[in-house]
Amino acid sequence: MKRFGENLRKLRKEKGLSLREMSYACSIDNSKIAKIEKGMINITFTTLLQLAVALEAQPAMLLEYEPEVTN
Amino acid sequence: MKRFGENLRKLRKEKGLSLREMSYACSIDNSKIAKIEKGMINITFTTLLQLAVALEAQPAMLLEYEPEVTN
DNA sequence: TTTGGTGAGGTCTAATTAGGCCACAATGGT
DNA sequence: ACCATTGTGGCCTAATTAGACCTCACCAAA
Repeated sequence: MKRFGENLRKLRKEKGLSLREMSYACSIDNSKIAKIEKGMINITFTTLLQLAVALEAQPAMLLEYEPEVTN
Repeated sequence: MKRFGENLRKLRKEKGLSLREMSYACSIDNSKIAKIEKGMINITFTTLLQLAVALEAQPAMLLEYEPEVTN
């Protein structure tokens, strides 16, 4: 979940969006997005889809980060 | 969300699991899984991960169904 | 007929998310 | 110095999920 948040932030940065811009793009409060990126909340399926909309990406892509290790 | 549920069911069937078997494999009540497959509830991120565990699949795979139409 | 497994859906409580708003510190321009 | 932006986190209420348990109809096999 923390990993997910980090990945989300990475994707957002790549798209050059600020939290407030992204907030506008997916109708999710900016403070909430910040919390998600920090891994502070356990988002629901619909929230995941909204985030994907803002990033103009496939929902599955948000989950495609190193599943584990990494090393 | 409904699409997601249908896909979940498909994956479960492919793996030859009954609701109760899957329930045991991911520690989610079988009645809840049934509701998810029916698209009746908006699952959280952690629930999504648990389902992936039971299916021995990457979480992202659960989201890889025809994003839209389908014809 | 009885037993066992399956999908389905109802109920209840506790915990958590959703959603929205606000304030603050830090930063970067201008 | 000033102003705007950004990230962050607190706060609140309403709504929903989580989690657990139970019951039922249905079907198939013994």
